[in-house]
Amino acid sequence: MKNKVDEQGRSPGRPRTIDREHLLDAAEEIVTKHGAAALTIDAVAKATGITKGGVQYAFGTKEGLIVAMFERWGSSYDELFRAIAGANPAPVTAIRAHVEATHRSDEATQAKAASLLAALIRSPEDLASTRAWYSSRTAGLDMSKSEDRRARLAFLATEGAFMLRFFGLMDIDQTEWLDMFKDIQALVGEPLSPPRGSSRKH
Amino acid sequence: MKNKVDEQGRSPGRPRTIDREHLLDAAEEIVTKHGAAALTIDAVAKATGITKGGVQYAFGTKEGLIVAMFERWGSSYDELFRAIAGANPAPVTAIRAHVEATHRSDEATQAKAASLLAALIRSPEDLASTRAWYSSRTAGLDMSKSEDRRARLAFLATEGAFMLRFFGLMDIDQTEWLDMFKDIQALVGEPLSPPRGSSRKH
DNA sequence: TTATTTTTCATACGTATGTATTTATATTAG
DNA sequence: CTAATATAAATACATACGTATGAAAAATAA
Repeated sequence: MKNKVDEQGRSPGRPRTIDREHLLDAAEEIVTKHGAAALTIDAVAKATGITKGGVQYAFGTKEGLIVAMFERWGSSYDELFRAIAGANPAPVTAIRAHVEATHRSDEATQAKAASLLAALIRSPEDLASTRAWYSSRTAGLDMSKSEDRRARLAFLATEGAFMLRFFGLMDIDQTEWLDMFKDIQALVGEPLSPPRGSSRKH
Repeated sequence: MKNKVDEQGRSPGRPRTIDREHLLDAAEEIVTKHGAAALTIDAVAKATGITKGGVQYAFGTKEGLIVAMFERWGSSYDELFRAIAGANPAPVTAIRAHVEATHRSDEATQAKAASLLAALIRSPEDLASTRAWYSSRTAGLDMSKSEDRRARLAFLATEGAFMLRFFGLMDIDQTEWLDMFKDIQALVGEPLSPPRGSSRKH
């Protein structure tokens, strides 16, 4: 992933020993387990056994930490989303892929919840990029088509289920989670068939 | 509402001048406009022109303030909910009423969002009462009935729309909001009539 | 009047947080 | 070896927060 020699061939200085991924794991766990208010530089440091200064060096500022949480979740989501939806999905297909991605990936949604919560604590002004992301999820839908309206409905239900569960507002076990998505997926047609054929149905 | 003579006939002491409702209004505005992190005793004091000590006296602690926010929203919601659903609504009717209550009341949902955000700051352990409230919203649904499954779907979509809009994650204007609820309501039939009725008042 | 009570204000204090700064460590270049 | 450099840790510091505390204000009661 990230190597000290990715810029130039030279690599003087003390070798990197702090694992950013590990810090981000800890940050996510703190938010999901103890609330967004518990996310402090010091808490991340203590959870990972390094010092406050080390965390500071790794991310610069707390904002940097939150941004990094977002970016990591974003890229893992994008990867999954593209694997499901392909390169340039039609609007409804994009929704279908979003539903499927949320449905499938527990870890990614956990990370999303932690990132969102951490960001929500801060001022709404910092949510511009998040708003843009959400807008892009539903872009291109044509509300004069009933299929597109069903897709929007599926999107709303997906986000509702996600937030209710991962913000800890409802106890939704895995069985119920899967059962909910049966109905949500029914709104957008069969579960997405991977980009190049190979339809998988239930 | 609250009078100084509601305990005993006697009423010594300086008369109450701090308006708790006004403080709660300010608290909600702070959360919705500047994020949950901005909700401090001092911010509420400054927004209302009284002193930090005054806010402290009115709510005891910050937790007390948040609880008061919740309670105020809860009672206003209950009032609206009961007005729509009646005394002992059947499970699906309760969902229908919840959808309708969320659909209608902008102010109440704004208050709900502020309360939820303020509570989400704190640790998940403090969310017990909120979880209980959400559970009661969907209590009694029978997932072997397709009508009940549609009701659950409507519930998820309602909460999704609510959070996306009032947490500031999506820009949803009033026109789009109403349009979304057309589809949500279609899932549970007409607001206060059997699934094929059509009378509706606003 | 004085005493009493309730509410509001003013101040102080302990703690926690984010960050700036400084110091220590470990590696490479020459 | 020494110098340079990147990384990590340690320390310091200003600020902000919640709350404890006590004084001041405004009413009633005697």
